[in-house]
Amino acid sequence: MSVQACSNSVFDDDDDGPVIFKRSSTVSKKNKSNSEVKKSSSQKNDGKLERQVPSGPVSISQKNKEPSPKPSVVKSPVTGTKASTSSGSVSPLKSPVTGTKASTSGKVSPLKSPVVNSKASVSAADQSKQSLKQNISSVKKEEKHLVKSSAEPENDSADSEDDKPLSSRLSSGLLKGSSNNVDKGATASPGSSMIPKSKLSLKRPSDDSDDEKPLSSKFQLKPHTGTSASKVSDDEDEKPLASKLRLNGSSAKAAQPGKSNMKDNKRPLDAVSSLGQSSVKKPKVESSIPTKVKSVSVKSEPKLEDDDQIPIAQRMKKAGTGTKPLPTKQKVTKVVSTPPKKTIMKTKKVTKTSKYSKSTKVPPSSGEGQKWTTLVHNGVIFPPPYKPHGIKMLYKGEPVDLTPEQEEVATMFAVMKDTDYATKEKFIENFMTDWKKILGKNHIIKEFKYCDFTPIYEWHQREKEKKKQMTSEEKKAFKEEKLKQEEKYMWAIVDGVKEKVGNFRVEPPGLFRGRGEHPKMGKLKKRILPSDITINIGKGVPVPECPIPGQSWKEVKHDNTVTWLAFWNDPINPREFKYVFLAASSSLKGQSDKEKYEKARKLKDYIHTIRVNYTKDFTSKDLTKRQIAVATYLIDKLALRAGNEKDDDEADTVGCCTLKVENVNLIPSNSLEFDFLGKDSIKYHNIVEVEPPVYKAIGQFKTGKSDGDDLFDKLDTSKLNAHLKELMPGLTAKVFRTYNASITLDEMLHKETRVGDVAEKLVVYNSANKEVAIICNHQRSVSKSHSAQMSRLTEKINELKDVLDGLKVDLSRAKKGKAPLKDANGKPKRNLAPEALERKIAQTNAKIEKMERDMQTKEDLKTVALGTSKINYLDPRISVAWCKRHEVPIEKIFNKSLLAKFAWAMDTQLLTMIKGIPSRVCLSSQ
DNA sequence: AATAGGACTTGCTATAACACTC
DNA sequence: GAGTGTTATAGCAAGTCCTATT
Repeated sequence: MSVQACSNSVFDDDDDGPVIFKRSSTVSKKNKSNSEVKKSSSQKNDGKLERQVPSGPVSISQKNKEPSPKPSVVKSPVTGTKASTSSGSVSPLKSPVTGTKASTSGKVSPLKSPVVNSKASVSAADQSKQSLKQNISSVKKEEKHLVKSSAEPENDSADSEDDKPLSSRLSSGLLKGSSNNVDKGATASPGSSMIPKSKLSLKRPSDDSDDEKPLSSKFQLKPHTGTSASKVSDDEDEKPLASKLRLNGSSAKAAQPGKSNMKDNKRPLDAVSSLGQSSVKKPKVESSIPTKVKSVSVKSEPKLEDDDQIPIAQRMKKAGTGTKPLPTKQKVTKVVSTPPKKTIMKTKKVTKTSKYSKSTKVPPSSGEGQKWTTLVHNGVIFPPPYKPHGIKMLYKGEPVDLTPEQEEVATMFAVMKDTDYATKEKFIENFMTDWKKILGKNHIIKEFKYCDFTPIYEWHQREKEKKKQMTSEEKKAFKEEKLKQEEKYMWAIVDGVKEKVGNFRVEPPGLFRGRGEHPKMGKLKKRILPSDITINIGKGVPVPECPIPGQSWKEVKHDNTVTWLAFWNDPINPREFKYVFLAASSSLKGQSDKEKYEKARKLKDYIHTIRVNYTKDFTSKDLTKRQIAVATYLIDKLALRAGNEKDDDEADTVGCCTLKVENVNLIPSNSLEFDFLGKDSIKYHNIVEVEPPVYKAIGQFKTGKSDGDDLFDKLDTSKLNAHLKELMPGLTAKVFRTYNASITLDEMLHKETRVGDVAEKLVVYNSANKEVAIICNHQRSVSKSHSAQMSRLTEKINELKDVLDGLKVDLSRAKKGKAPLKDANGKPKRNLAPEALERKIAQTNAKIEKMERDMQTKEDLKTVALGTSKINYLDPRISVAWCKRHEVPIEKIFNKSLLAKFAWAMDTQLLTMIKGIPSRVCLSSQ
């Protein structure tokens, strides 16, 4: 990557405008209509109403808010112009591309990047630093520039590019300019502007974290580098989606100012409302479902900026150096053995070969899809066998004798007594069905209603208590013993480098905890045995010994085109697998993470054209084209997920392509209200102002259909992604989420960071993080102790206010030369000078203000999960560069595991340090 | 073209590990 | 130093997106 110095964002300027470009229109026509009605809609049904309420105006801000009252459209949308009010935050976006757009300016971004690679990647950041020095020398960098015109995105061919290591790429932005660009510049929409900022409170930074680095072992990573070649990019601009921001949160949030919040909790309540949701499935929490509403106007236009940086990543592996991986291995491919097959047979597929061709996944550099050359590990560790406790549960009030197998399942249920699952009808039904199979036909236990698991539950509570009461020495010894047993399974050696294994523990048996209204919740997840497990390991190295005497693995493969070390079929859904992968800190995962962010950066070069094209297709006569255009717009603006089809034996949730008619309501004059259950049955409720043509198109898509019919009946994720790939090599729906999340962070950090202390800067970072979380609808349930914590804070604040009042009285008396009054206990207080009292008053005031701020932050974030976006969507190079530039310790942003996971991105910092290169990262690479 | 299979990534929650308060 | 609040991790469910088959 390149680093750029940009201090400013280069991009900022950009605009987005519509451009004209071409977009391929290929749309497919075809399609059948789907009929699908399949699942009926359930979801929504009712839902809407209810929840709406809450949403209110506020909306935005609160995002979650629950109840917003206002539903009315009004609120939300900000009007065209900017946005809204938001109080807080957000900003609206502008329109984007509208038809016209403007154009203008093109932007260029320049960039380039030098690359550097070093081998060293260290694992931990720290390490990195230290080692840096050493490595430095070794580092190599390269730069290249490429250029490519954006205009045409190349197709696949291009892909290669992506793969390439950043380094290779350069920005070319400048150059490019041309071509298409014409447009490029434009855009910016007039009003647009970006995002809003948020004001909101953030959480405080807490901070902490430690760091330390992990193991390190990793140093070397893989080499892959890509080849160079790349194309290039152009410039462009694109704005970010900031817009989105608004959506979700932004405006909304802003709007709401605070307080209101308190009321509800997001999830919960709403949920209720949601009830409506359809029939079947319900939201996850039942009662609690959050709602989030946000209103925002969306418009398009984002902007971006940034700079780049360099990543590194490239690590070398031993062998190879630079760029390509070792050739030798290539052949390895053959080594590969087949992949798992399922029921089917296992023919092996030699096919993999094909992969190389296109799959984006395959790093170019690596030979066809090859992920490793040598792989050594010790397999997996199994949970200990069940130890019967002998506690008898009651049936019709009488103790019942159970065999260990029967008791084991009864205990699984008993232990869940405190969870919501224990009272769910479906859960109980599925549990009883599976348990009865183990009890046998003639068992005395027939009906759940006569079962009393209390004795077992109480035994379990006692066991937990006992564990808690262990002395710290006992706990420590216990831990050490466990570590000793697991140590050998914790590591794998990949291409000679010791890497941490992620989930080396086989999942223990239990009752399935499906989210939302999962039809299979409560079913027994049977114990996994060695004979269920397929091991993948390098050829010629010792096969892990089966840990259970007398048993053996189901199969042992040597497939170096995949990254899993082992897998077994999911006992709940036998057609699916559970894999054992390396940990997030491994170079294999890091490489793929980097590729993901590089793809998002690349989208920056295409986004303008893509927006112009879909804007143009909002009014296409071809229905399929129109649906693709609107769906792409929603994915871009609202950060919706693609929405694959789901089976009937899964919770009834939807994504963009699977939205039902009932999930989107028209609110004149051009706002849309979205209300559905998304991934993990998390409620998505948002009122957004959209481009008039989109409003009109949605109305057309709804016409003549029932609530449960598919809104986008001519579309599914395959068609949508196939279309996106025509616009940019490797582009899929989820790339928009990564792109918009990262660009939003980058923009907000760039615009809002001010001179100040670290704490103030962290507030800005967390604010940006929150904005992204809202955009992506990352929610969390309100902690059980939330209201108690708030009350406690309120109490403390009131106490301070009393103290303040006393100080004021004392001050007044002191000024008159009188002694202070006695304290609450009747004891005399120290006689302080007026100046001293004034100082104390100021301190107390500051303390109160801080507490009130913290309280507001806590309230605002009670249903917002910041971690998910930080882990999966925010390009760590942006954070690293920002920390570097603003002198914020990276440990304040990334905890130990994130430092390890993003070791590949730390080089940026290094590089910067070494060369004095600046820092902002540019999303777009070139 | 639709479906199945397969390999990963994403995402929420429970729990462990700390940090803090009284 | 226990109880409690907070943050980091583990755990595992639920998506995405490709490729292979039917």
